[in-house]
Amino acid sequence: MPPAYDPGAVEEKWYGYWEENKFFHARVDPEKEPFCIVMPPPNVTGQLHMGHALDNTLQDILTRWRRMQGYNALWLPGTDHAGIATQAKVEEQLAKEGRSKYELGRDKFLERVWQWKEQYGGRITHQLRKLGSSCDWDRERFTMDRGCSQAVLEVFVRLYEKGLIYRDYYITNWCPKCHTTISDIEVEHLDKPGHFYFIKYPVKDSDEFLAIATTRPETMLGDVAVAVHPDDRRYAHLVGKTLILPVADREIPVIADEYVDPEFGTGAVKITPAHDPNDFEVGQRHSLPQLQVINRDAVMTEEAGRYRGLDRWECRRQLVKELDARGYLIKVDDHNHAVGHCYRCSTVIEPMLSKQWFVRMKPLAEPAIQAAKDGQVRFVPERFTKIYLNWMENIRDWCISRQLWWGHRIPVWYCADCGEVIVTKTPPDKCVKCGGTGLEQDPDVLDTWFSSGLWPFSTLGWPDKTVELAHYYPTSVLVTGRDIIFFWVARMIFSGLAFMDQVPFREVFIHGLVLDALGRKMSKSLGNGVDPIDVIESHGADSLRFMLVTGNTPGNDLRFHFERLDGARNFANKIWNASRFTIMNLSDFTPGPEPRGEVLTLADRWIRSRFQEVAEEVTRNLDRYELGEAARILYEFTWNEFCDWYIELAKPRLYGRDRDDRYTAQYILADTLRGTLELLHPFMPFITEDIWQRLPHRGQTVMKAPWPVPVEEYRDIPAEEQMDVLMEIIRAVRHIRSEMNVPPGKKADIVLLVIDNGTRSLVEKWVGYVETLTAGRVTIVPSLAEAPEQAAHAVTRAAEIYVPLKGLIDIDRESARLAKEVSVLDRDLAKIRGKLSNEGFLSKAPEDVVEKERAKEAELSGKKKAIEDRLKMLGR
RNA sequence: GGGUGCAUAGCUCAGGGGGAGAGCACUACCUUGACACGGUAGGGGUCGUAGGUUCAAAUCCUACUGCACCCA
Repeated sequence: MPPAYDPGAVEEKWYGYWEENKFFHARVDPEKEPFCIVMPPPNVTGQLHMGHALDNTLQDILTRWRRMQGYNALWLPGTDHAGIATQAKVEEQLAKEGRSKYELGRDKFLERVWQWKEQYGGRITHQLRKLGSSCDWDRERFTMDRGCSQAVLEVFVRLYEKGLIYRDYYITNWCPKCHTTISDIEVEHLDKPGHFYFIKYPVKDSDEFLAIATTRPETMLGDVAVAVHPDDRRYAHLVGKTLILPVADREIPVIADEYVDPEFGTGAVKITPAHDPNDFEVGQRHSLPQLQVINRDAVMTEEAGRYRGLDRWECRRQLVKELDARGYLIKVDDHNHAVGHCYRCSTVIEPMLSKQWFVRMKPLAEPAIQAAKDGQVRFVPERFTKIYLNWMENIRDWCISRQLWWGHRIPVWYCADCGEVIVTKTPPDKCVKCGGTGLEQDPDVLDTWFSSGLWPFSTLGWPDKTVELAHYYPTSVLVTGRDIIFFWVARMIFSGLAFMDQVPFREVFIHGLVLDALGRKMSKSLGNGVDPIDVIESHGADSLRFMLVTGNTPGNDLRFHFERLDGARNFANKIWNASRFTIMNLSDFTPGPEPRGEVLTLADRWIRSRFQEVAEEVTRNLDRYELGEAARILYEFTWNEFCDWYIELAKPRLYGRDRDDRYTAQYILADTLRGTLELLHPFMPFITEDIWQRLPHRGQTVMKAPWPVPVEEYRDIPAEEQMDVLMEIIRAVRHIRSEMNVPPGKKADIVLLVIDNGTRSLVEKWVGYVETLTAGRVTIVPSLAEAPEQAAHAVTRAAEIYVPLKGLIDIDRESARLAKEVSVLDRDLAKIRGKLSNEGFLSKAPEDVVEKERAKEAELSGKKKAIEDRLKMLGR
């Protein structure tokens, strides 16, 4: 084995081995308890980013862990057709050829997109493999494959038949660049510095003016009224009067509506139903006309009169100038406000009137609210329940039609002859009403999230009644980022309830975002993204995974620091070398009978006992989704206990002449290491497999090794306490050596004064530990007639330590060191004695806490006395 | 405007009612036959501020300040 771990070769080798042997494949087995995760499908033509890396690492850890625990574990992968993003990419490609999708026509264009999908669709799944994802590739799905498309048709038709899908002329968010409507949650509100324009609207046949305030003056060309609050005394006399709209010179009414906030602006609001969602609703309440002054390219329409043909921003500039020149502009204030942007292209959204398809949300949301409230679906961390509920309870109808070509085409046909609307899964050849053949399918496609909302059951075979669906639905847990709770999680929940009568997953494990080192979101425009594939190539997939999962708590964001990545790589290397040591010393080892009883050394009993606790703690933390905590426990056990102590103490036994003792050491070493690798496997699948295969083992792969379960019989509290005693002595001696600048190579004489007989026999039995780990020669005595003057001194719970250092001791320095110890002890003692003299503490604190304080007091005061005696002896 | 999270060592972050933790960085020593991607020892924090609950608060509660995010 090479002295440093080289992930490159190892990773490819083992992933191939796993995949070829179908270890990821889950067969339905009614005898075994199912565990199922459906992968949040990444964009089929996208590439892996850190968010994916985190999300899939977490899923893989859970899946590998449950699989080892014996569950029938299925992690179902797949990709998403990502309507806008994919279509935009292909359009870009066409543009480079100097062509447009219109030139090609719909069918040819779609052929191109499918070609693109074939070409790039494998990229991200290939990258997921590099990460080590143990998903069942035999069951890989795509939101536009036949099954998923069938599910989409089924759902659309059923919802339509239930009256939950309708088509309406409505105001929606229009992206002038993507040329499609987008849903409310696809709009990103960004605070932008802007202006608040105060404009006078003259009252007809009067000298009076009504002042309004707006952030979008260009929309005034489409104003059809001005609204004030019904209780607003300032304007009560104007309600019902007519205003003359400046510039346009149209007459518009003053109306009263509760929607108006009298405190905001002037308390009078211009109403533009065609270009503002709130105004739209006001307009409906008051039966106002809808005047469209901005078109789909965000250019002013004919209705804008002189301003027609101008871009919306240019129109604003010129119009404000005119208002000012003609005396209508009162003032312009600076004003920061949230402006809606397209989440895909960041263009400012234009609220636009158009005919669209909607899902009626209220009836669907109700059971979805109930499900979260009574725990059918549980969020981890819990606080996300509130965020989910808040959104669900205030939900608005969902606009599902998109003016795109790439996606699930809406299964609706219109009869040219009689106008009949036909909603059906199979394309009709004639009108069901008039028999006419002039049928035309709705040109729009469905929102991508419409199909991904069905993902947990469409991928398991729905609408067919498959065995997979019966076995794995509801799935166990959904793992996803907190940024798509609304987009996706919510939609899966109400869809699942609507079509499966059960929640799609019992738990939702939410994680944060991966930020850059400065705490900024990683984004293409900032160029601050770190490519997981680069990281895997430089540091290995295991290091990336370990780094992503540690030092982080569920739901919180995580900053990406290369230093932490180095730390994870160093840990992998530490594992590698501990294993290298073990394997090098196992050449003549074949596992035979388990060593029992007296042949076990204290260190053997200790490490084995500690391992049981670690197995228990790791499992407990995985159970509560504290993956970072589980990883931390393994890190500390491996490094600080197994490597730093157990391996060091095993060395003399491995090199010694006692064959039985060597065998015992080999046995415990191999056993503990193998167990540790098994616990580490879900986190670091590659390195653990590579080493596990080199150790004595049973089975084809660590992936299918049984998850370590704590063995009560191996728990050994006395051994742990005794090891503590010895470790404390060893640390104290090392401390002295270091303080006194004793060269590491030099053997030092050590005198241990151990008064208690039981403790003394313990220390006598395992004195070798002290000698090995301190490079010392130890003498143990029950009493000291005369303590050596030329010696450094320390006190532990069990022993007083003297390290004679003839000629090396500076009495002044040693005294000063001891005096400092005393002052530290005094400080601690004062705190403890304060507690112990507190009546309330003694009567109200639990007994074991009081007892602990008493014991501590005794220990520290004993220690203090010993040091003071020593100081006295040194003549201070 | 409403909501959520965060504030702990120089940096990044765990922890969470009874002795302040880790990694990195820092200091000193060490090329010891697993590992310098290493070892040993060490320095460093009134746990954001102010109240409250409690025998006991970094931890629970309230308010405030600052930062981040979400929603309107």
